[in-house]
Amino acid sequence: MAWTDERIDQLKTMWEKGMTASQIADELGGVSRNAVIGKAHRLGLQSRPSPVKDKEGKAPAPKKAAPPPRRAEPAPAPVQHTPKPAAPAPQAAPKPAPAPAGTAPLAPRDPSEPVLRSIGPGGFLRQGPGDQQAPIPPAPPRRLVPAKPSADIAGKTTLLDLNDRICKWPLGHPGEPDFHFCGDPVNPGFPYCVAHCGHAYQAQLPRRDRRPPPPMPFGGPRVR
DNA sequence: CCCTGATTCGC
DNA sequence: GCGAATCAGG
Repeated sequence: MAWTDERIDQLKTMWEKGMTASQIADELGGVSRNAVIGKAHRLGLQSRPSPVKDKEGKAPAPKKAAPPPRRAEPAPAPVQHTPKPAAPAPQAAPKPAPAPAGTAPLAPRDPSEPVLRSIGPGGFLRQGPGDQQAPIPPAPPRRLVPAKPSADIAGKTTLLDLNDRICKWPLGHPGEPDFHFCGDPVNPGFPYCVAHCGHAYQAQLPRRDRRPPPPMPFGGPRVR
């Protein structure tokens, strides 16, 4: 079975809908679950909750050691028949002594220990598992006030002032503090005022009368 | 064992 | 580019 545009589309839709690869393969027919997964990845679809792969930043408690190469790899250096080293080191990190009987079963957290918690969208702290009350937002709410425009462009036509009735001819260069736009009333039907239309639109001359273009002002367009 | 998705790699 | 084989967690 070939991956026609139509079948690819079905795959995308079903995948994004949350169907499992098996279901999709079943629905499409003629392909295996693996084929569906392989295709999905090749299409760039990806990162659906996988049972085996979504761990990151969690307590690294590897049950098994580092994953060995699955395919035959160059064999490790031949092991000499040396005497086996001693048994692995004992306790790497001794646990703190258990709380003495009588203290609260739910031991309060050591304040000196930094608390790791995730940051939600917008920078808000997320509720931790043991938290009894909502964490305090990082910054107290304040009224948001528009930033004061730079004095350099006071009274000038900025990007935000542009509309279809004023001349959009740029004066200065983007990024410069006094960059602004002409702002005069437009020549009706054009984006510029009459004067700047004269710059923007030139009569088409007969080919033989064309002059080579004059050098650009200020040494030409800026290159960063 | 079943399921899942991820990954590798010969074709 | 394709997908079987394989891995690894639930």
